[in-house]
Amino acid sequence: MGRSPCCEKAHTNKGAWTKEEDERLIAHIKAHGEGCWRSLPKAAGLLRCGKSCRLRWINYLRPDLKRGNFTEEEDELIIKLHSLLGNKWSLIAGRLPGRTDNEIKNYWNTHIRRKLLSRGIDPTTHRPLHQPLSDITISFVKQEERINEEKEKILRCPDLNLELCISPPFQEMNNSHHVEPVMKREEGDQGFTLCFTCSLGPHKSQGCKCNNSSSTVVLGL
DNA sequence: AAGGGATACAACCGCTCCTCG
DNA sequence: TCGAGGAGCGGTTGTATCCCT
Repeated sequence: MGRSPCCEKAHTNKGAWTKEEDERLIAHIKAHGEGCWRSLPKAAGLLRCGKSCRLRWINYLRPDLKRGNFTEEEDELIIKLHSLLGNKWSLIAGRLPGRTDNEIKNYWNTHIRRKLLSRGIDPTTHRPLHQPLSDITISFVKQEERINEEKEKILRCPDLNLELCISPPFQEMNNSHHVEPVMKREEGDQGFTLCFTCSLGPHKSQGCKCNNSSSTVVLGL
């Protein structure tokens, strides 16, 4: 049972791509566009899985890729975006033209992680290392005050160009509320709108059935 | 010069999300 | 409304290269 494999594994190459394979892939995409990745390998005469072709094109062959070392500005931007978005590498990559999610993810794990650790900052939480748990307080009484602080903190990053508006969560929470934030660009929108009332998901999207616009975060990503 | 550990990054894997019939 | 299939994402692995002893 289960899903059929994305390709005939027995007849596909794996590992590093050869120059000839690259050339075939580039030529095919130039001629026909990206289209359906699943059928692309056969059409291009490649013994590769569609996923492999997609990855190779997106991360290495695309003509608009920047390549080369990350600048200090890019470093700082990645750190700021990661502190806001977490491991949402594709979203972070969207703010860095010419950089791919895979490239940023690798760069984070090899360089930035170490850089933050050397600064005494936890790369996961972006808090000082060895901060005792007792120092982290969870308060619902001062919630509004705390949200305003967060709002100010984020707005102090004008270089991120994130249009943000944060309001207190809706009071009457019930068990159906999710915890994990989900972001999605709405059609024709200037940014992302997160709904903190019903699902922490996209406001007025599939996951959001409320009309409480006061509990949203708009991220102009 | 050799070899062994560390590092960097390309590529793979498995899962979730999204779309469409 | 539901399920199948394709696309996309994030975590992990494999391997080439670098560096130190």
